[in-house]
Amino acid sequence: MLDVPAPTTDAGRRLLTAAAELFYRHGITAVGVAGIATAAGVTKKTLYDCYGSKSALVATYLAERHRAWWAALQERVDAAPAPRALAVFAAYRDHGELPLELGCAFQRGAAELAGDHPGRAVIVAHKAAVRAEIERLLVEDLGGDRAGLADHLALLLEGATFQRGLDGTPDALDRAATHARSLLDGARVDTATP
Amino acid sequence: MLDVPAPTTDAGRRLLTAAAELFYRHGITAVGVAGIATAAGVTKKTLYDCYGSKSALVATYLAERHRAWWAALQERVDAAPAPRALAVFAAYRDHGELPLELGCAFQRGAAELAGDHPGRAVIVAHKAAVRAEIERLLVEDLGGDRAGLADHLALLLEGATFQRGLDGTPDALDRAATHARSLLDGARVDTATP
DNA sequence: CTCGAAGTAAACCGATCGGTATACATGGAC
DNA sequence: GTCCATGTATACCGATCGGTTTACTTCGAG
Repeated sequence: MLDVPAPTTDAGRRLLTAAAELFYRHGITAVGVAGIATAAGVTKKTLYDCYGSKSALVATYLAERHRAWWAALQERVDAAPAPRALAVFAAYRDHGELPLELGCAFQRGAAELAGDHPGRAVIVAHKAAVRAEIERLLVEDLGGDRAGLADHLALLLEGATFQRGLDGTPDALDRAATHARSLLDGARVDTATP
Repeated sequence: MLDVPAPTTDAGRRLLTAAAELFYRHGITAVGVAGIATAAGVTKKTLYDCYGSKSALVATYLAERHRAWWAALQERVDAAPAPRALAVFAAYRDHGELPLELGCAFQRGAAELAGDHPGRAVIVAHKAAVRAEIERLLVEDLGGDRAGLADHLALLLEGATFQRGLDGTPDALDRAATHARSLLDGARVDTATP
C-alpha cells in the first residue's frame, strides 16, 4: 500500500505490533513514541532508525492493518455464496485477529489525521478499495451496472461500522446486513449487458 | 444536553467559540488549553474558572454544537414537504453557520474520546436524538412501524457523513439522499394501525 | 463606600511531546 | 580479523501538556 516503510527486522515488527495496539486503543495523537518504544521493549533510537518519524510509523500501521484486513476479506469472499457482497458485511462484523470493538481503525484515524498526513492517503486508498471490491462482487454476481447499488451498500457499511464503534456491539453490522440483503433481493440478476 | 456547564459570561462564550473552532479543525487531543485561552483573548485561569477542566469544556463544546445543529434541523424539517425524513439529509448536506467540510464533529469526537469521557455521553445522546427524529418523521408521514426503515436511513446518513469528512465534498450526502428517496418511494403510506 | 465577582498577567508544577546525540555491545559476512 | 548493520542505554533538546497559584485590576450592586 503506497510507499510506507515495511518492517524488515525483529525490532521493527515488534514496534509495529505495539504501535498498532496503542494507536487503535488510545488514538494516534494521544500515544507518544516513547510509550510505543517501551511497549515494544525497544529504545526510541531504534524506532527512529526503523521508521524515521512518527508519521511514517502511523502510515505503516494503517497500511499493515489494511493488508491484514484485506487478506481476511478475500478468504471470506472466496468461501461465500452469491451474492458475495454480503460477505463484506460479515467480514466487518467479526474478523478473527484484528480488534474491532472500538470501531474501524481507519475511521478513527481519519478523524485525527489532517489532509497532509501520509497516513491519510492510506485511509483513502483503503476505503476506495473496499468500495471497488463491493462493486466488483455485485457486477460479477448480478451483472449490469451496479455503481449505484455499490455506493448504497458502501455507505450503509460505513455507517454501521461507525455505530459499532459508538456502542461497542456489532448489532449495527447485523442490521446493516439485513438492509443490504433486502436491497439485493430487490435487485434482479441481469445477465445481458445493456 | 445533560449536565454540561453552560457559559454565562462574555469570556466563557468567547472561550467556547474559540474552542469549537480549534477542536473541530485540529482535533480535541491535539488542541491545548493554552491555545484555546490565547485564541479567546483570555487567560488560562479564566478558562479554568469558567469550565473547571478541559474535559468539561469539550463536553460543553459538543453539547452546544448539538443545540445549534438541532435548531437548524427543526427549521428545515418544519419547512419540508413529506416525507420530511429527507430534510435530515439536506440538513447534513449544508447547515448555514456550522463548519462541516471536515465531517461530523460528533464522529470526529467519538474517535478521540474514551468511554469514560463526559463528552462521549453527549455524542451518544446526539446520535440517538437524530435517529429518533428520523423515526418520528417517518411514522408521522407514512404511518405504521418504521423502525427498520429508520435504522436503514440512519446508517446511510452516518456513512455519508463520514465519507464527506474523508473526501471533503458533500457528494456522498447527495448520493445518500438519492438512495433514501428510492427507499421511501418503495415504502407505501400506511394509514391503518396494524 | 465597600465588597465580591470576573478578569488580567505571569510564574510555576511535574510530566510528556517528537526528535537527536553520544557511546557502547553484539554478531554474522566478507 | 575486521567491519557494518542492528541494537541498547541514556542523556539531552526546546516546546508543550493539563492544571494551579499568587498578586493585582476593574467595576457594578448593595
